[in-house]
Amino acid sequence: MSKYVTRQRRALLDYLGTHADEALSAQEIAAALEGARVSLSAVYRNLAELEAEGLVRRTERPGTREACYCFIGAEECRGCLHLQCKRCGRTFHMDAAGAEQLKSVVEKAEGFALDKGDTVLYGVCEICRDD
Amino acid sequence: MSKYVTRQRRALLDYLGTHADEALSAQEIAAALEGARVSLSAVYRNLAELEAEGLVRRTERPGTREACYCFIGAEECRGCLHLQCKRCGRTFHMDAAGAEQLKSVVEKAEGFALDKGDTVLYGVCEICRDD
DNA sequence: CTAGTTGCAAAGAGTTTGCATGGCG
DNA sequence: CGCCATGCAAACTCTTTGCAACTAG
Repeated sequence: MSKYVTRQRRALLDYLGTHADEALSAQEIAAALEGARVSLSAVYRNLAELEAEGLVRRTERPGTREACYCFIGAEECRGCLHLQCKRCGRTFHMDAAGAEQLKSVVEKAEGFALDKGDTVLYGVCEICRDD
Repeated sequence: MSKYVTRQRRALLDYLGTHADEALSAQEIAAALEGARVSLSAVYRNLAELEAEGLVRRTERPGTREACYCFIGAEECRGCLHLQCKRCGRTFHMDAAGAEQLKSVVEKAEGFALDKGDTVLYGVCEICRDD
């Protein structure tokens, strides 16, 4: 979809690549990129495009009404279930085996075709539990 | 929390009670209640209160950026996992047994403490699959 | 040179809030 | 009668869009 590789897009992708596990709002990303002079609009437009391409997932920060974006560009990440920690905001990936197991549990119990690409499980991650 | 029982609150609760399985936006609710002359603000304020009391769950309509509200006041509904159909918007409940099974799958696989109250599984329901 | 991208500022959409009025108890 | 809740409209926040300027290829 994207035809040109602009400075802004490169900066965004670089940033997302090094923060793959975090659920960030568009404004936070723009703020982090301010050194690279990337406008908020560019951030929004590129995020929308990346989302359409399936490289980024948009979720809602629980308790907030702002969208947050999470880079899922890595191959092993696509189509696999995501877990988001309510404390640290970090996103984890459930391995394919576990995800399939979970999908079939839902399928058998309710006849419901779980969409792994759209759902995010909320809870508290292993790290944050030890507080 | 609520001290008075107003005409508006009663109308809202009546409506929610008869649409317990649907994920509705505040504006849709207000529209449905227009016969009862309930203002949008009243709808928002009451929904916020109900959410705080745990009687209503707010989720995001996938692909949209508007919040939708789902009545979960029924006893058997609280704390149990919810499934939302991406086609018809209807919400289903996963029975306690299935939910526990699912929770333990996630727990064992990732050490992640799933919060059943916060997560909603997206997919396609049994009814909509037969198209 | 051509067409995709950007920045800015204005427009939108959804939601929240201030304040005077109205209504429950 | 006192206080909470409502209605209305203005305020806000986050996000999207129009358009001229810019730039990658």
